[in-house]
Amino acid sequence: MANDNDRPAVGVHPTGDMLNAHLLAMLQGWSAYGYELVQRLNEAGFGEYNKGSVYRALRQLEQTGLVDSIWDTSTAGPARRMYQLTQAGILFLENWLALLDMHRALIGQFIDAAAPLQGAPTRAADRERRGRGDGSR
Amino acid sequence: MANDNDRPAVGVHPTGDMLNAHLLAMLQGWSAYGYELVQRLNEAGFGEYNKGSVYRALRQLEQTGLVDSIWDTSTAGPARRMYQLTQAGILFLENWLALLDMHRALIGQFIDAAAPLQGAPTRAADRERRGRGDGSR
DNA sequence: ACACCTAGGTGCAATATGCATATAGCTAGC
DNA sequence: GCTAGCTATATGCATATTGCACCTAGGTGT
Repeated sequence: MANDNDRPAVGVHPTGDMLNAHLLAMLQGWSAYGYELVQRLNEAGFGEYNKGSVYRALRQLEQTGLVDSIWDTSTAGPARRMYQLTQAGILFLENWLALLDMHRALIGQFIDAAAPLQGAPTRAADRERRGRGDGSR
Repeated sequence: MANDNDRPAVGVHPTGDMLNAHLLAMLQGWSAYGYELVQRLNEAGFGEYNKGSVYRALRQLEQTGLVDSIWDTSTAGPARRMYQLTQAGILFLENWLALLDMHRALIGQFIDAAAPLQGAPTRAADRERRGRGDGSR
């Protein structure tokens, strides 16, 4: 059953709200640019981040107003688009964090309780548990 | 700036791994069917779940082997496809939970620390902070 | 017959995503 | 000067996901 290879890949390529949250998280307290963010996130071990998706996500976050950017030409090499959080971005992160905690609570409520479900639930037990046992019809 | 109306909607329509995790979470300890899950999730206040997406997600979770299903014709009304977690599904949830905790740690590391970033970071401070202050070229 | 509720499912346009590729600044070697 | 290679951003395109509207079908009440 499900070894490490065919086990469904969870969060291999962070996308959507997850990706946004990670990008914003990396911008907390300082600014950074796309290329740097891709590298730091890939090194962080949360998954393999796609360059194209990251660049597009950053532009979209800027359009949404969660970050803003300026060109940085002070260093050698190609110009860097430096992003920093806006107030809206900070609020977004706070919202996201609250949601994440709710999610964790929902998901962890049984697993944390010493997982009494190892044998998989019986369907008969379900009906009793929720008091719908009107199998008589 | 950014009132409750134009604030970017975070997690309004849970999708992807998030949706999968929520569905699996609702199946912990008992079985349930799609229609019921949509209702319970929508009442839970985590967002507005899309019927079509939920049904498709459930079928896909079954294909992946995280849940399995049987038809339940014991109750009145249309038959219900009852889902229950598989062992792989339980493992998935445990993995997801671990990832979620890492995410939370990443995202919350600065916000939790009394948010000293209310004024938004200065870009000059960044360079000093990361010791790249070679503005002289 | 008809309206209405439950329950699952599908078609399709719009959006999001992964991968490959393009553009461009700069450095090192010859 | 020319080429190769690294940094840095961006886009084209085929595929995958998603939201919404709609469909099928069983059952109940009038």
